[in-house]
Amino acid sequence: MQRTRIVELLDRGEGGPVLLKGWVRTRRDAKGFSFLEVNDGSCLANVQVVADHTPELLPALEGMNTGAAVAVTGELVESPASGQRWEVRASGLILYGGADPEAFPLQKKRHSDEFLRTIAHLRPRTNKYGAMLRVRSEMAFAVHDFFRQRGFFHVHAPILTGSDCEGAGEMFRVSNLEPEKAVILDPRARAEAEFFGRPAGLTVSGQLEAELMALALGSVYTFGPTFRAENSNTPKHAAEFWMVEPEVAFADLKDDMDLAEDLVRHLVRHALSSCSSDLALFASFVDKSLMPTLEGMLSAPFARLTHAEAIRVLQASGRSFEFPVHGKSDLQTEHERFLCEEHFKRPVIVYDYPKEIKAFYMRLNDDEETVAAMDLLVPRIGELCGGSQREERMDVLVRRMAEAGLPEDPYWWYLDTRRFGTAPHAGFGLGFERLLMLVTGIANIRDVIAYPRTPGHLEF
RNA sequence: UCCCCGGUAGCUCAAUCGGCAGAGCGGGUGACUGUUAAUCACUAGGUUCGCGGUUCAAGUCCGUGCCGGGGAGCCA
Repeated sequence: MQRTRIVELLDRGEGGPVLLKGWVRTRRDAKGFSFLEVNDGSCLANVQVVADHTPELLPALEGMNTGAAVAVTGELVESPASGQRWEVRASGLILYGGADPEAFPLQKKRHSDEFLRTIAHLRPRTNKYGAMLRVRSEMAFAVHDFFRQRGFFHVHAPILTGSDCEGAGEMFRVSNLEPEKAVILDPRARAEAEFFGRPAGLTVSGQLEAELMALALGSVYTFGPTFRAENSNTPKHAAEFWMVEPEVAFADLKDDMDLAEDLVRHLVRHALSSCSSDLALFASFVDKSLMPTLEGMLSAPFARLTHAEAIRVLQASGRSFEFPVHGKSDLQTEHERFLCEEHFKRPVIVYDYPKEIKAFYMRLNDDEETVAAMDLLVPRIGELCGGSQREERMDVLVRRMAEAGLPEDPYWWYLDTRRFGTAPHAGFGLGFERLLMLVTGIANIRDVIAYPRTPGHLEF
């Protein structure tokens, strides 16, 4: 008989013979028979299995403790008891792998996130982390679906890179040299001995490469892992995280903001429609305000205002901030939170930032003071997307690189795109884990990625 | 990296002024029951994060290191 996944079993709506395979969540023994709660990861729901203590079933049943991997053949029938619509009357049981109850760390009770992080290899077997991983998968699909519907091409930016995308943070160095050999070489000899003949690192952003491809294919996006060697110890930062980076030729900042808003709304809408039972778990156990937050994001357009207007709003608020606001200052976390959680009570896009606080590749506005940059801020998380219209004018780009103290040489290929057939273009980066935090209500980035990499943590 | 809080049984946490190491859950054993975070009884389980110090006496006080959480900075 072919195995049926639980999600399909419960969807089927009719009884009959079944074979299901999964992991035992709990076993409750009665006189003469036992109840097994079996979960196979296909959905949040378990199936209750009723197994009589017959000579055929009893030997396997005895090893079926919490955590055991099992196969159950039997009959799907309507459950006579309340608590579940369907249950399986077992006629055959196979124990694939037992789990010693004295050693198996997952209990049938709520565990703290901090504890579960120490057993990240087993936490997918809990309701919360199983749900998170299913939602994560579904959101990745929705990202591709959104762009495909709009004629974007998915491009793969390199992960190994020789370019240090300025302003995006510290890069992890990659080397094939034995560490003890590398230290004795002088820099030039060392560079020659390196695999690539030059220093290499893990990408901090696929943006520059995506720009090149947008200036050939029109509309593209990258979706892949990125790496930052920043010593950030916060619930919103990880050393390895996934980023969605669209890049669009012949687009300006307004188009960019529209695209970011559409993308975020599409992803939230998709989560609500395609992950409803997993989201219900988060709404009742993780964040009580999850549903109103997500539905609120769909009900009204995001607020948009310039950085200068944001400063005025903050100054007029009468609020005393720890960091006082002034014209050329970047927005601090407390300012971002005030704007979206208290003032507008919805997502906010701040644009036209002072050029001093933004990267060299952002397009200089006509006022010569601001650049066409934008940040999309959402309640609780803060910056979800950051992007800009790119500087497409060769002379201005060269001038801004000089002001930033950047050499032109390493960027010869980037500058070439401005030399040959340059065009206005814009793009942004969306932090995929931050999106998941938004959609699940999970408060720590370490809990929306299967194996989080943060300073001092590389287990699993 | 900076500031604040914490680290006690497998997990979540108590322990009064510095004075015998505790509970719930989980585990084991038994009873009972169409159960469903089952219930009831009994039971085992401890380097109180490490190192150093003060004291007759340290889980508790001091120093230091490590780890975790929250906040900040950096950002996505």
